Amino acid sequence: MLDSTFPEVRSLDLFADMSDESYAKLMRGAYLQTFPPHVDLITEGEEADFLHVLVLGSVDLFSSWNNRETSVSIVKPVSTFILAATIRDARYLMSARTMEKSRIVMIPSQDVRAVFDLDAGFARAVVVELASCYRSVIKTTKNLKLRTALERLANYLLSRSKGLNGAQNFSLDLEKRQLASVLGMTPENLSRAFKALQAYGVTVSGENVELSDITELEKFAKPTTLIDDNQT
Amino acid sequence: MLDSTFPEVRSLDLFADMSDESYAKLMRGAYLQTFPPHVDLITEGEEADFLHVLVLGSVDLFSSWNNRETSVSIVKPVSTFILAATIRDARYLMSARTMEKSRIVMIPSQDVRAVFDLDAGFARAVVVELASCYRSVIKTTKNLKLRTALERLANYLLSRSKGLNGAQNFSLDLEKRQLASVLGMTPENLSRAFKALQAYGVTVSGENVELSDITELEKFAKPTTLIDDNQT
DNA sequence: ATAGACGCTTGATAAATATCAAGTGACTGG
DNA sequence: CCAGTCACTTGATATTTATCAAGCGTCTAT
Repeated sequence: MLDSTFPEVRSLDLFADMSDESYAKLMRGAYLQTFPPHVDLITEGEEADFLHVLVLGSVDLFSSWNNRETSVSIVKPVSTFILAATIRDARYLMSARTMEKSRIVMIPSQDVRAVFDLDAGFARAVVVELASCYRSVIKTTKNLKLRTALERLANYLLSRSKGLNGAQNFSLDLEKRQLASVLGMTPENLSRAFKALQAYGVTVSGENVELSDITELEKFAKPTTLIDDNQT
Repeated sequence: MLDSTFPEVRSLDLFADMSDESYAKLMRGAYLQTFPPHVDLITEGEEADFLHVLVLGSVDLFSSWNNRETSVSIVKPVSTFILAATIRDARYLMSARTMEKSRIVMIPSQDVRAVFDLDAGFARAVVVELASCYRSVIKTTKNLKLRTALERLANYLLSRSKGLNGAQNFSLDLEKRQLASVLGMTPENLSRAFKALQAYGVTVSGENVELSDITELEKFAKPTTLIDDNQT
C-alpha cells in the first residue's frame, strides 16, 4: 500500500533502527492518508486497530465524560499516537481529531505487534518512545496536582519561550480555548489569567505574546525540568 | 548477589518470559533488601541507577514542588517502579518512600538495558508493562481534569468495591490523608466529601466504609472503564 | 460593504476547593 | 493509667475556579 522507501516515515526515530525487511512488513498493510481540518480520527472506547503516525499537521487528543471534554495533549509531527493501546491490544483511552489539514500513516496494530517480536531494533525504539510518553504524562499529572491554573499558564509561556531559544516575543501556537483545555481551565479563566500575569511582564494581543521580564516571571512560575522540560 | 531462583521475583510477569541465562545476568548485580516503614528510597531528580521491584509491603510515589507535595500513586506488590526512567537512562520524576515494612529488589539500570537488548521475551514484557503504566496515568489525568473531587472519591469507592467482588463493606487500604493526596484534595476536603456522599448511601467510620446503595452511588459517580478500570 | 458567525473578553455570581484554627477521639509510650 | 501525640473532623473564612450572560472585535462569505 505504501512505498516502503517513503522517507518521512522511514526516518522517524521509531522506524529508523529496523531492518528494511521489517519495515516493509510493517508498511505492507499501511495507509497514508491526508485529512482535512477538524475531522474525527478516533473515538475513545473503540478498539485500537491502527497505530497512527502524524507526518504533517496537528492532532488533538481529547477525552469526554459526562458532557465535559478536555484536551489531554496536542500531537505535532513527526510522532505517533495511541501506541500504548496498540501494544496492549486494548481500547483507545482518548479520541483524536485533526486540528488542521494533516497527513497520517495508519499501520495495522497486529502488524506492529508482529514486527515488534521479530525486530529488536524496532522493539527498542517502541520502548524508548513509550517511556518518553509515560514520563510526559507523569509531568502533566504533577503540573495539574501541584500548581494552580495561573502557575500552569506562566510555566507554559516560559516553556514556549525556552523552546524558541528564549524568545521574548512569540505567537501562541494554539487557539486560546484549546490552550485553556490543555491547561485544565476554562477559556474565561485563561483570559483572566493572562491579565493577572501582566504583573509579571506578560502582555498578550491576539496570538502574540510578549514576555518583557522573564526573570520576574520565573520568580513567580518556578519552572523545573522535572515538570516543564519536554526532553528529559 | 541474589539467588537466581528466587521465586517471588522470577515469576513476576516482567521476568517470567525470559531465559534463565538472561535472568541470571539481570540478577547478578541485584540486591534484595528489606526496608522499615517510612523510609525514603528515591528522591526525584536523582539519576535512575536502579530498577526497583516491590516484592512485599507498599510504596508511595510522590512529588514535590514549591512546598507542596502530592502522591502520584501507591505501588503494591508485586510490581516495578521507575521503569521508564531506567529505560531512558533519565532522572527520576517522582520520589519514593516505603509506607510499611517493604521488601524490594534493586536491579542496576544498565543491566536492565543490556538484557533488554539480548532477550526478546524480556523486551516484550517491558513494553507491555510500560504501556500498562502509561494507560494508567492517562486515566489519572482524565480523572483529574474531567471530575470534581467529590466525583473522584465516589468513583474510587466504587472501584474498590468492584475490586472486592462488589463488596458493600470494606476497609480503606490507605490512611485518609494519603487517600486525599492520591485523589488530589486536602484531608479536610476529603472529610467533607465523605459526608456529602452520605446522600448516596456512603457511611464511613474510621477505616470502614459501607456502600448501602451502590446503584444510587453509581448514578452519581458515572464510572466508566475508560477511567476507572485498572485492568484494561 | 455588511451581516453574521465566532472566538475572545468582561462582569457578576456561584460553586468548588484550600487554608487556618480549634476541637475530638483513639492509640501509645512511659 | 495517664499524658501526649497524631490523625481526623469541624467551623469559619479566603481563594480559586466555573458558570452564565453580555458585549466586543475580527474575519469571512455573500
